[in-house]
Amino acid sequence: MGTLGYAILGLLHRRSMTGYELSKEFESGLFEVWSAKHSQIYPELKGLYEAGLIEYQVEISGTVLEKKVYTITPAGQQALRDWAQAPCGPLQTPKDEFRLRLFFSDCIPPQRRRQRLEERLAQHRQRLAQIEKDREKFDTLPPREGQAFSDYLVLLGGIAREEATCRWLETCLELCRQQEA
Amino acid sequence: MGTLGYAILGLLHRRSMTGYELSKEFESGLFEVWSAKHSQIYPELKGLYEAGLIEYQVEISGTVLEKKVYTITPAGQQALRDWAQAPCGPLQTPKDEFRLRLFFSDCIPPQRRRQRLEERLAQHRQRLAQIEKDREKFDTLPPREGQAFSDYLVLLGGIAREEATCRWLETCLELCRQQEA
DNA sequence: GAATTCATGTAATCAGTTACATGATTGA
DNA sequence: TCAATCATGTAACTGATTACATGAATTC
Repeated sequence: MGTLGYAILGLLHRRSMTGYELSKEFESGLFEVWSAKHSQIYPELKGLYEAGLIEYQVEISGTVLEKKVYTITPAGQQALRDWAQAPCGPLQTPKDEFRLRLFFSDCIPPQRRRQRLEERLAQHRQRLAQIEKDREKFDTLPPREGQAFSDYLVLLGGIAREEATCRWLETCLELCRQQEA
Repeated sequence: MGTLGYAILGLLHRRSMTGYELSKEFESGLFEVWSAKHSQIYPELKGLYEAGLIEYQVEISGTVLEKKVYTITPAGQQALRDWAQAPCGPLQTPKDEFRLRLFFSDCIPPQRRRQRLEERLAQHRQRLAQIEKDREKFDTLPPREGQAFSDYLVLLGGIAREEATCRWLETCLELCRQQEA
């Protein structure tokens, strides 16, 4: 089973949900770490159901609209635990289109390169502000037991990454400007 | 055209190469920012050739072994410049399986979580040491003109990312240990 | 009444990995 | 002569995105 399957199991371990709600989770709570469109989620749910890792009950919204509320089974919980405990394999640097463009930026005008660096910096500052707003929801350090603690660690990781990226882009801009004078 | 095509154009802009050499570049120089296997590179070269962005000469190694040395065409250089100058689009956080496992780590024993964090920290420290060794090759700040400068900026980005990741993992371990006492 | 959100799916396509397949060259 | 590296491709499959397709419920 692929990573997406475990991501879904993990979400359903927290609470039962419909496919639609899962797709919203990938845009909000899991935004930092994974993503998936509904067109990938629905077939995956079918597979997890056939593997006996989840089950569902049909509920009615309004008068006719059917929705399937998925729940993790004991077998699903075991599969999730096994996966979450296993080591992650060797490091692999994620592909980064911005860095690739920068890597080949010696063939473009210097002021254009500065422009792209500044744009990017603005984007990362905005993202950083968003994550820091999310952290404010934790007024106190959550207890190590429970999912809030895991959430908090991942949140700190996002802040660390965005801060480092902003500092790096600032350094790049400084170096670009320095040599111009 | 996809990003891989531009990565190849960028490499061929630096120097003419065979498909085999390109695949080695993705493992070494471009390791920080992009990757591709030879099974993806050869078909892509065919496409770039048919689009008139690259051409090749057949050379002979030894007595019979043919190799195709690819060269970027003027049209290819223009396509590369256009791409490198264009903005990168909205930020999208890369998928991160380690953070995903951590996100769901509330269902595993705490000492197992610490073990995984320590493993990961060791991996990132090793990577950091490797990148810093690469930086030592730059004894002096390269001039803004030329590709060495772009290389240097990307290298700094790798160091920034690895340092931030190491510090974050150290913080996670501290928080995990703190609450245990 | 109109727009947005809720809700579920499939089809076509693209990007990327793993496996299959072959053979020459070089250096120990 | 044996292993590692050089060298080039194709095939099958998996993961993921975009587009196609439909319709109910809610809110303005």
